[in-house]
Amino acid sequence: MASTAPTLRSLARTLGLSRTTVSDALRGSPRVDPGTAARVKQAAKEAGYRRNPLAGALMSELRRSRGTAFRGVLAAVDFNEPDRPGYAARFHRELVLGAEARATELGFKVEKFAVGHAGVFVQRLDSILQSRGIHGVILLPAWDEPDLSNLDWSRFAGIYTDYIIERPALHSVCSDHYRSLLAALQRLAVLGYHRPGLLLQKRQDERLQYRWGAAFRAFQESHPAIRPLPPLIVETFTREEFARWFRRYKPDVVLAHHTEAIDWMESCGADLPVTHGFVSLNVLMKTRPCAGLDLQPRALGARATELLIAQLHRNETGIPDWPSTTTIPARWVDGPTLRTKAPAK
Amino acid sequence: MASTAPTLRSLARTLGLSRTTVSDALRGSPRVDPGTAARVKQAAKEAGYRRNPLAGALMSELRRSRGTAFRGVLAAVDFNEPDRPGYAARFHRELVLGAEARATELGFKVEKFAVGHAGVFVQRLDSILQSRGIHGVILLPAWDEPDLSNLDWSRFAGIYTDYIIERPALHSVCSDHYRSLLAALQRLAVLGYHRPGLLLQKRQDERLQYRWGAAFRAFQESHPAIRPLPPLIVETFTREEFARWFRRYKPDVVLAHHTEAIDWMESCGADLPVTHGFVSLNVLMKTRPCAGLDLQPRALGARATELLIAQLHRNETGIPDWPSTTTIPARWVDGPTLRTKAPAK
DNA sequence: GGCCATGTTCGGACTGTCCGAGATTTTGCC
DNA sequence: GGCAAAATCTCGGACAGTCCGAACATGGCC
Repeated sequence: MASTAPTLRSLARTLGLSRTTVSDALRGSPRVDPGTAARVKQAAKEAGYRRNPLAGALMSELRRSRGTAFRGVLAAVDFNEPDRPGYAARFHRELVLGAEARATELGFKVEKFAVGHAGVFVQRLDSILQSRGIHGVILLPAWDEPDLSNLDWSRFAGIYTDYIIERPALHSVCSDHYRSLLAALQRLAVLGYHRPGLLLQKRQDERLQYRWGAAFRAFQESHPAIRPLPPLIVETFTREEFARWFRRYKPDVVLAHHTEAIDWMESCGADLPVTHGFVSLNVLMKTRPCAGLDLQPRALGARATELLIAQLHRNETGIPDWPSTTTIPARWVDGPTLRTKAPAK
Repeated sequence: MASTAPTLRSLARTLGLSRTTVSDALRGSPRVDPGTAARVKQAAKEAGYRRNPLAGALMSELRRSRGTAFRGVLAAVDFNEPDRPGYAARFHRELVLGAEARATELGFKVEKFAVGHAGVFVQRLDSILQSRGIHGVILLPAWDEPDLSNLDWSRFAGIYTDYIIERPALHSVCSDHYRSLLAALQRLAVLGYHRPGLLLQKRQDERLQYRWGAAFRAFQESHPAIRPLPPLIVETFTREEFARWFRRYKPDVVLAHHTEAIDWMESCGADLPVTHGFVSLNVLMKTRPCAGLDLQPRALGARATELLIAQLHRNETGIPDWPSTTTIPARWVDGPTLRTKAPAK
């Protein structure tokens, strides 16, 4: 049957000290006489005392805020990119909306900080965050990889909402591109498409360590009924290069980021969805109705926020020993660019 | 300047009710008269009241335990697999050790539950967990994919320490095979190996949605200096089939799970590390010293545990809306099966 | 009017922290 | 040796919510 576990207060009674001295001693506060601290630690060990981290986190938060209108604040750091495309700006907005909603649910709030890439801005950010008492930092995606090594990470918990960044290596949250493409290709196979073609900008694949291309190949190799057409991966698209590729390999469905590809397919005589299909790899980029993948930026922002808050609750600042990547699969979005069922055989 | 945020108690004073009635009303308890509940909710809205989830989590834990020797208990569910290989048993043990250490740090403890695959065992597990007051469930890896859909997930938060399982879809934590293989291949390239060969059991690649093979291909395609040798992916290895592949394609380094491959390489005249290299894809499987990847089961177990506890603290049971996968990269382990620096050109 | 069941509201108790303040000790000066 | 100041050491107020047993109120029945 259950017996009472030793608590701070019961230890204090045993030692003839106040619960504050015991707490301070166990936390290594320099206020406590070293001899007293040693006695306390020994007694705690002998009693089998185990600290409750949840109680510690709450009491710390309560005491720090001291009755003011406290809400933990998270900084959403957005790197200044004047020429950021519209879809990327929308993606960022969705990320922040997701972060804000989740932060509110968990008793926090989010404030945006726009910063440049130059090191001078990073140091300024450091002092701003410290003066505001902000310890949680959400880093929004950046096309160029920013260098944040000069931020004093011992004071902050940070998380990327982008694929892995290394300077410094923090936890990250992003879409599961690999798995989402596999699922999309599976869905297309069920719809009777046997010649899928992939269209990528080189840089987009590189940023994800080639996951788009790798998933595409893996699917082809594991499904003998699928014709292994080579993907078109180029620095910059041209209508001509696309047309050459399209005519030569005759894909029956094209997967690409830009819906501009639909125009190019139609220029080659395709009649969507009668003769060919199209799938966008990021429906935030579409400029016309189509089927595709919703990379779910709101869900990503929400998840990043809850992981960050969990870190703060565990009082974990600094660069993690083993940074992890959390991925969420994209959500399929139906559209008028695909047939609705497989043709009769 | 800061002003005091409304709290449960201040709302109660305003309404002339007890703080319990206000708390019950806001939580939707049926104990509260509907008219009173409506008044409370309206007043809370007008005052801008915001609940503190951390306080709620702690107080709930304190009240539920009611002074007993409470420690949150997590169940580590291990599926009964009598013919599980030794390395897999070691992997499971490491996972549990990591889970136990992290659970202790966070004020929880872990208990193992061995269960069969049959549905009847799942229902029994359900009642055991409920009677024990256990809400957090860590699911250890299983070679066959178990079906846990019949567990009453509304009462539990669960997490897989394996690659994605779908019945039901929960959050999961596993090694980042794709990224780890890319990093390993990069390291081998730096050491001057230009003809890496990959040896896989088909089932091992399938389980990971072909991530081993995909990473291998992606690396070859993105590094023109690397000869694109086809991997050897078979149902079951034979020395003869390996020898044929090895003699035909002449890899200068072999990456495989089993160190048995070293014997086969030596049978073909290889002299490690003088003439060829070897890298294990899971050093827990090695039966002799070699270089390789440490998939870090302890770190995986620890991370799974902290994610699960964070869910419990947020009172999130049930099947998540968007199950995520958290991956941690493997740690490189040096060994005597590789040259220590690139040969002079 | 008393009793019982149901509905509604209340209150005890709480696993730790921060920091201002009080008590005690130590040090330096006359 | 006494006194004042500084340093050291320890203490205590206060705490953003929850659970569930208990108290109180109400209505129906005998």
